[in-house]
Amino acid sequence: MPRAGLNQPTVVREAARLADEVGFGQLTLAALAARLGVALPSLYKHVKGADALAQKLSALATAEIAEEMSAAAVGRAGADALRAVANAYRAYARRHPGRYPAAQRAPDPADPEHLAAGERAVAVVYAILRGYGVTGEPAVDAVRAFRSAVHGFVSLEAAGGFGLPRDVDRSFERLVDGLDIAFRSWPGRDQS
Amino acid sequence: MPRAGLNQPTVVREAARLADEVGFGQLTLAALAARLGVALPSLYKHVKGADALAQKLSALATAEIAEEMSAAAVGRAGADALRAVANAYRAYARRHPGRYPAAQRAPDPADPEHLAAGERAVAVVYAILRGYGVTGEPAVDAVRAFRSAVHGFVSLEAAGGFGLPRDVDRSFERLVDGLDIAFRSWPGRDQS
DNA sequence: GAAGCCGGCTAATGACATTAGCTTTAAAGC
DNA sequence: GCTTTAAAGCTAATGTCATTAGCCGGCTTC
Repeated sequence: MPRAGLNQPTVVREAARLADEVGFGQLTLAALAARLGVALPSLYKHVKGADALAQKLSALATAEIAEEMSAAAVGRAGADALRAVANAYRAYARRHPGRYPAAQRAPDPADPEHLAAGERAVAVVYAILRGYGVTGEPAVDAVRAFRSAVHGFVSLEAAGGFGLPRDVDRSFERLVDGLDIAFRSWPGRDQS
Repeated sequence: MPRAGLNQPTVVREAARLADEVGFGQLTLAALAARLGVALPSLYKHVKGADALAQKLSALATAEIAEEMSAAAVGRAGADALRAVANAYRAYARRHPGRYPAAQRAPDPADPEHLAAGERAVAVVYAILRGYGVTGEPAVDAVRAFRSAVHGFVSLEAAGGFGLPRDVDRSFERLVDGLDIAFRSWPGRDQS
């Protein structure tokens, strides 16, 4: 009987695909094992358990989001960069409806890869804010505002929280416009 | 053997208390039954199942949030009302860490109570926006922006997503200040 | 070619949700 | 006050899932 030849990255990547297909809430070790063609307990040779898998998935998704945010920001600044990065973030969440909620789990402090990925994502926002003259301590608040607004929108959208027929894309544009306005007069920014 | 004397409202209320104590994710029919002093299957006399219970919990939490937002808004207008309602929303989420995530589940269209509660909450925000001269279609975008920003903040905060020591209360104030600025120059508002 | 690591397996256990069907309480009706 | 009956509780059975223990055989390494 030949072996399946699994390893941790393969298992985590397949879990990500499965989560995108069936939803993060329906991601189950049983379904994952079936998908990979092995018996359920075999997965324990690669991941410590369901909880640890979710944590790895969070790390993967965080790294991917950071990567796409970075790519969107390159060669842009100011409102242009803000829009591009916000759009990239939302696009990722829509394209990966299973990975995205996984990424909401806070990093395990013992996983330096995960922590670094989170910091890469945040660094993209810091860089944009520098273009608005927002640096130092006030930038911490501004980064939190960006994350709150964009994550909030994306998660409400995914949950079907927007009932009305009004175009959701336009609402997102307005939200990002609002961030732009707020950052332009953010308290404590450098005067120019 | 005397009866427990349960009914649906009692069961749902106790579920809400339990969820606040152990977290929404750990809310289980087994734990709820133990708490109520009955056998697990007995709960099915009052709720259709775990999923239906979560839905009822969503309706309860939505109604409570709407109530607290309304109360916070009374006698206030403009930025004052905006701050008060945003603070009330966040305070509810912090006080009820189990109920709050339950409320993210979209209403069952067949539950008029739930739908009405959601509309009451949204109506509070519409009323505030009227004070900014934001009405009609643009107000739909503005309400979504409010919900996104506040819900996003609250859920990131609950997930432990804000790593840095920087004061979280201040960040929330800045976020709400940002909403105030954005609403003051919201595209499509009535000119005054 | 032998040794041994390690990736796969089966079996067993335990939590939970759900359904079926029984029993008995407690209230309604006579 | 007795009978009736709807429903609130129960036990038992089933199925899914996660987890742990322990076995076995294939691939790599010497």
